Amino acid sequence: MTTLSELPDEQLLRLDHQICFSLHAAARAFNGVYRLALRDLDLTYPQYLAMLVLWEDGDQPVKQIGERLRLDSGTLSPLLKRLEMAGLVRRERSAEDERSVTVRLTEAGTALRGRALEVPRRISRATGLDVADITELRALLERVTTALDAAVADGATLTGA
Amino acid sequence: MTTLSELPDEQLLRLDHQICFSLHAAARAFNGVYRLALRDLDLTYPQYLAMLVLWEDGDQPVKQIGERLRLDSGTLSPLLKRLEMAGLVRRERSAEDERSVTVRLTEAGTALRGRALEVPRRISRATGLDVADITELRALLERVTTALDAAVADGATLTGA
DNA sequence: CACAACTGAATTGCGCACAACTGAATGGTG
DNA sequence: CACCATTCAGTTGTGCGCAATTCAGTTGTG
Repeated sequence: MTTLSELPDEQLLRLDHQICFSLHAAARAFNGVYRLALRDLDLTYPQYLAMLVLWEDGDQPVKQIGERLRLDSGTLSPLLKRLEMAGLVRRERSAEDERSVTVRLTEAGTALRGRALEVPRRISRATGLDVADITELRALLERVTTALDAAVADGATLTGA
Repeated sequence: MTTLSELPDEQLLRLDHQICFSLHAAARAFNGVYRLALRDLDLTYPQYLAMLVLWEDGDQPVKQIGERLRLDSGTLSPLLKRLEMAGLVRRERSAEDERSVTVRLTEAGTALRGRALEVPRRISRATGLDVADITELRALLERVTTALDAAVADGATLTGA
């Protein structure tokens, strides 16, 4: 297989720019699209992701939401607090383990799911992709993510050590 | 072609989750990898992107960097100020048009390019992708981004109006 | 049982992203 | 020429993402 490492120096910074940048740009474009599509629901994109997890798997501790979304408490704690302010969830210290906080959907939070069903329809229209494209894109992205996570965990590949 | 809109309600929120989420996750994974790879250079990932533009196209106004990176002054102004603090660039009001600020590489900024050449090598090793994969991924991402931008510009597709 | 190691959530601090706004400079139109 | 709209940077405010720290609660070990 041909790897980037075999290309000459001068092309590297250009090519590199285009790969990482296109992903960066795509992520922000998605964010912009969701911002619009979620305006009706008064949710931000990450808040929507948290609600998806709750709708799918039901009430659960902060820890578990974090594992699912790959987010730590530094991000989730304030985010969930905002969802609580909005009346969509409640947060309660677990009785069995006092360290854990269980996040529960309120009636309003559960009810919001009905309106949220419109969102993926709008998004899918906006992407202009068919199912085959999406499957392919997702497969590539997941492969990249896995490889990148492994590289970060390893460390040596990246730090130049 | 088969579009997502034809799928039943119940699958929508799941599938949707996976697409948008996998992109979100990949973008953050990339960010984490760059964070490590750029530690040596004392640059954040967006700062690195700005430097890439300057290395590639030379001194230029803030406006032009913004167009290239799709970032507005609200993001760029403080970012460039930090690069200036770090001694990598200077910012000067243009003589012809006093509204415009030209960003110029300092000697240190120009010199940094040499060390930056290592970065894409490390990243490409970390992604585990070959040139064909990358080309494909990039093509898909650019198609999505274009479609998404068009949808945001249009607006009607997304707001449900 | 006591004490150290660990775990889960929260907080702090920094940087990015974006909307909304300010303010100065420029350009066009009547 | 005067006025108004536009343009470019910058600022403010909000929310996310992550590192680092804190703190209470839990678990494992001697």
